[in-house]
Amino acid sequence: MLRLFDTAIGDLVEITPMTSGQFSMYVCGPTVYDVAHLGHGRYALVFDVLRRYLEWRGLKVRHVSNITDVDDKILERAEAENCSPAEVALEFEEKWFLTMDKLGVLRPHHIPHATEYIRQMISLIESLIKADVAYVGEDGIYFDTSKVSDYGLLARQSLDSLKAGARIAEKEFKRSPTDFVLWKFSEGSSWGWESPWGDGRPGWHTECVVMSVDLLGEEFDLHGGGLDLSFPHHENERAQAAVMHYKFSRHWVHNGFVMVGSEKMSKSLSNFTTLDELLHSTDPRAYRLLVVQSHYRSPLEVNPQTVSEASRALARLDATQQRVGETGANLDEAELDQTELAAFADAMDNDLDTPAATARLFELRSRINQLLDDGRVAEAANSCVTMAHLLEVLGLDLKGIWNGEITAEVQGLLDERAEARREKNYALSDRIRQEISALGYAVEDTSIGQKIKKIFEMPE
RNA sequence: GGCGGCGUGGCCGAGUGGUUUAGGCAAGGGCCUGCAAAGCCCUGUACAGCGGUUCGAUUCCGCUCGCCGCCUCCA
Repeated sequence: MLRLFDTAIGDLVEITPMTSGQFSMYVCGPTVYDVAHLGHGRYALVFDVLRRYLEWRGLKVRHVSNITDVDDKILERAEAENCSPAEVALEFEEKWFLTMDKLGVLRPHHIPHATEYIRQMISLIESLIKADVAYVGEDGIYFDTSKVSDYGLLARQSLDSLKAGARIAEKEFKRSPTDFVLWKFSEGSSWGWESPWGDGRPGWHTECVVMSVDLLGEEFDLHGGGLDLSFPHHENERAQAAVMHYKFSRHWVHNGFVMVGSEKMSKSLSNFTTLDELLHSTDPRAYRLLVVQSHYRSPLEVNPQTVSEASRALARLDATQQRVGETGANLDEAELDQTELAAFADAMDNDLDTPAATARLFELRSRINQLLDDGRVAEAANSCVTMAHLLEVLGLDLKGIWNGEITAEVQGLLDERAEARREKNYALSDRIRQEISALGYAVEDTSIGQKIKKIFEMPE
């Protein structure tokens, strides 16, 4: 059975679905005020892999991930660009999904938008006021964190400890530095919704409570996101849910950061690379491979070198599949290797140990080549189909077997080169090889003559 | 200041109380080759430092040093 590290427990726990055969997960999505960077890509890939794995294990997964389209940053950007917040949100939501598609991230089954839930949020805040855990401050309605006995659970700190650690200049009206805003008064901004407390907009921490409960119920299996969401965002969600007596999420899972020279990649540090910048020159699968080659909770170093290493490793996986394809083996009739499947599942069950799982797949790749060297084609075909099958569980689709189709121009060059080689005119042969390479193909000389390969092209 | 995490071979990055290697990339040697490429084989005496527990620790405990994260918006 799957074990995952639960932030609320601080240890590995067995994940037993609430309803047998099903799995409900809520993953905090992006605030759409700018394009996504590598860090966003990592969380999206991590939870995409989790979902794919659970589905592969036969669970019916319900995956919900929101779009935060109400936020001060959206408002700031709209003002700066002289357009409406809705336009900003729409623009970056569209860009978000285009990028996620490139990464091969499966669309969540439900994609709730905060703006669609204003009424429910107001209703929740009313309930919190009625329960005497919210109070009116100068600029909004605040949640009184002292009313939740175990506040600080996800930070693994007590309320007192968190208070002591507060280092931001506090608004005087707040009862505790940890209290957070549920509803912000408009204060002159035109952006807002009517509420019992006047025009305004909801605070960030309320939307996910309302949307997750609406779509998944008052109790669901897993709530996830980047490690920086564990506190205060997720803790604040949990606090509201606790007051409402929701059982809420059974498990909390957080992924580690993308690092740049041992610093967290973030907007504020201006050390980020956008996903589109990366994917412009890199196979999206290479980033996915890089992500799964490290453990989801570990910091992950991403730089041009680590990316190109992953690209190279990926190319070798593609090449091995191609090599099997060229034997003419019938891959449709090949059988999955049950031992490999079980070993893969074992690794994944161990807190989603994708590094171990991929290491095994690379070993399998090596074995396939050995089998081919030995002429054991049928066994190689079985292993190859197994490898491709398991890579798919990680969301990595191999390039597919190329049928060897080439243009007349390339064929002409190949013929010319064969002739040159017969005449041992290697200078000409090498020159033609370069020409062919410029056309997007690689020529290799083997014992049975020239072999042509297609060089992978960047997706547009 | 409070809390938490990390320090593994050239780089990235897993893992474990003990005969045998994570894996990837790079490097060196070999097979093959006109060269190259691909593939295969071989090689590198890794676990921050200092103590402790233990028959035995990189792997558990303590301390020291270094790095990082959260405590503010953040994936």
